Amino acid sequence: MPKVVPQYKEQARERIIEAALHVFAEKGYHETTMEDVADRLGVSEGTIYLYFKSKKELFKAISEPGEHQVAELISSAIESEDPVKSFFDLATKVYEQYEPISGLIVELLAEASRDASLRKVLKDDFDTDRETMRKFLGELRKRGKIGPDADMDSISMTIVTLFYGYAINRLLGVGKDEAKRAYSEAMRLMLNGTLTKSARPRL
Amino acid sequence: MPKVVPQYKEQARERIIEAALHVFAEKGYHETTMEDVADRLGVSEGTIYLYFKSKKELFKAISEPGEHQVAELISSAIESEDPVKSFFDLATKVYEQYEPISGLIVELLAEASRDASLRKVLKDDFDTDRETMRKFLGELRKRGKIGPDADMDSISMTIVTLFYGYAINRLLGVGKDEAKRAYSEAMRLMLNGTLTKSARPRL
Amino acid sequence: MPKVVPQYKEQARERIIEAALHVFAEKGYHETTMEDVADRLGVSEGTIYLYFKSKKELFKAISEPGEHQVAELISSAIESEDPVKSFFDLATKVYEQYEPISGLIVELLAEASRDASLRKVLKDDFDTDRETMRKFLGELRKRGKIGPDADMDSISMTIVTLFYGYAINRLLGVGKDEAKRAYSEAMRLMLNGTLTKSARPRL
Amino acid sequence: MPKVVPQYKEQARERIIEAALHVFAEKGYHETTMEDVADRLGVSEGTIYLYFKSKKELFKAISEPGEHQVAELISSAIESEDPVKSFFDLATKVYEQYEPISGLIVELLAEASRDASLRKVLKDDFDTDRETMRKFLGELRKRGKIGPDADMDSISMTIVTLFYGYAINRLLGVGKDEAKRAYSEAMRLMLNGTLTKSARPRL
DNA sequence: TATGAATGAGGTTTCATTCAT
DNA sequence: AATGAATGAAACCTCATTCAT
Repeated sequence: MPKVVPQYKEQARERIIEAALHVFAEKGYHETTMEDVADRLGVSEGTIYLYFKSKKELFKAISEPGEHQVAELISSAIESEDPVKSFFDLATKVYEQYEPISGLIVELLAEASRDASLRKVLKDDFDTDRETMRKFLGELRKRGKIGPDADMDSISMTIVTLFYGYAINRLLGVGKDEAKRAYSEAMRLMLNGTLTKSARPRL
Repeated sequence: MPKVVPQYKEQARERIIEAALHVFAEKGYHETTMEDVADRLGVSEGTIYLYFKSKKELFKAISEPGEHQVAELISSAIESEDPVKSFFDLATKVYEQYEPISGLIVELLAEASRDASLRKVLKDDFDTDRETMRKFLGELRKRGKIGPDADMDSISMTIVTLFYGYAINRLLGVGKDEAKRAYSEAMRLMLNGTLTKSARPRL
Repeated sequence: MPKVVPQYKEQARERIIEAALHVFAEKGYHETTMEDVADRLGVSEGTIYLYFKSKKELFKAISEPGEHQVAELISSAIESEDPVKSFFDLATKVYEQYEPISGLIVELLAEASRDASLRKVLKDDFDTDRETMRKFLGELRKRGKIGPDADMDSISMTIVTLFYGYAINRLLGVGKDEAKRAYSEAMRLMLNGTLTKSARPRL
Repeated sequence: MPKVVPQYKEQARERIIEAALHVFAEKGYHETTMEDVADRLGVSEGTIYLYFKSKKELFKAISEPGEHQVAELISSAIESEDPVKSFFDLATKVYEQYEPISGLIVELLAEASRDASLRKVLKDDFDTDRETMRKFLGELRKRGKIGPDADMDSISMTIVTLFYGYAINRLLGVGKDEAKRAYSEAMRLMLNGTLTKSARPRL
């Protein structure tokens, strides 16, 4: 069963990424040492290098797996019977997901600005999210929930960007509810008045 | 002339910040050495320490002075005869201002997530921008350019957040025009249809 | 064998302290660089930092271990058949021990004057030496070698202080024999004439 | 009046030394910066270099002037009508003089151990003190206050060394009275029982 | 596969000293 | 005589990475 080993390897990788995610999120990439990561895992520093060839590779690996978590949230909202409500629910879920890693997100972005391979990974994510959102909005329009005026491409990009915006607001100290309310209102308006106040979920 | 001295010191500080801004923007905070900054200024490393007590202080000082530039752009747009056009012009100017420092912005945000004093500075900036934008939108409404439906607080916050969003989009590799178009459209919709397509400036 | 590791670490620490002791004694604390210490050990500078968190910690560590050597010398003299002779022998041994590190001793004292933790270590040593000496003198008195007149506390403190005094005299350039003779005479007198000239060992 | 200038220069030197003495005593030689000294004087760093060619020269200069303060104390005690009492009085004065500069004393000694010129200065001081003390003791003996048994050379050296010893005791945290009592007792014994308990001053 | 001690390159920082004003 | 901004040489220290076990 030669497959057992790669499987195991993959598991080990995941565990390391998981640990790294937490430590990086807490202390920041540059302030985190490989020892910090190793300690959290209860392994030695050398061990990490059996799975990742450098600290930066480990950092970049964080973005690989969860990649499509946001897109998946959006996708699952499409299926929903009441997509309008779902839309705001998913936004809330995205916010919750970004909440504890807002610092990590900006560090990934900072690193991406100077590292093409990381940039590509994050851009692909972004594009996937955007495309999924575009499809979702198309679905909403098909069901008559959105007027014909709006440019789906622009709105979907704006909305996905505002997900990042939420992280930034939060790390600057903007209140959770304040940020949510602002974006809900913005989305409502962008969706062209179709989403009426009554349809708007309590946030 | 005892005032000459503080003046000179202040000038020197400004020059160092200016140089640091460029180098940090180009190479990133962590990849930049104090020698890099000193070399750009043509002084020795020690000199910088006469004005800033550490590399991090220098980094944080970048946010001190000009950040109200955005608020000033907004303010000046308020005065304009054609505020609608000015609105999009100012957005363009903000974009241009953020364009070359998008990486730096996210690095500042990353640092802010772990440094309360920097966080405060950036938050104050953010709040000032937001408040100025709110006033601007109030003016637009007064002139009947915006319908009564929209929540000014939420929209102004969203717009200011989208300024950051632009920087993020750009560093991820989103096209300049694509980003501008998306935000113009988003702003148009948020401003509740009042800003008609015809009023929208070429971007 | 989990005990092997701490053992090894402890050994490494000892070796570093040993090397540091020599280099500090020779060049002085401030004139010694970590590179000097590392070179003497044949390791890299970084290695030292695995065992001591700073140069100052290393310096202070010098006082930790063997300092009770003086107290031990005194203790062993108590057992002796001829404690009077032993008394002078032990003084000689203390002198010999202090001889090559007289500069180091005053540097430690200087540091102790500004560092409470080091001060405590040195004070504890001092108190131990003093107490041991007091016991020793008590023994001498019990055997009738010292008259009842003398205040044991004061004399023991004075004698122990004169051990430091020897180091100071020596580093000022006072001759070895001159210093030894002076203190022998002083001790003889302090011990109240009981230790007669004839009992006094050649120094 | 060409003499005015050197006079002024000398005054300036004295002022600098005075300031340096305080700062060095408080912070220690190595922890004191030239800026510290300049600040205390209210002059610029450059000014100090008009009078002393280096920091070390300034440090060494501290030992030059007061040089004979201790010797003078001893000398003046010789004149006294009751030299026995004076003897203990002078010891107390020496203690008081050393009290606030005990840290500085050990730093001077530390430096002297590696600097021949400073060593010479301190040694000369020491020898002067010792010689003066020897004369003083000779006077005491002449007046029948000391028995014929004691070796004046040794005792005077021991006493002068104990002046340093006091500084060391104090910086280690030995109580003022405890140290004084110990040395009084030691001196009493060394002076061969001549100085009876009744003659011993309150300390 | 795992360890963790050792490395060593390099960065930040300090400060005595200088020198143009 | 006085200034104090600038220098620049070092030194301390960190930590990602390696490799013998």
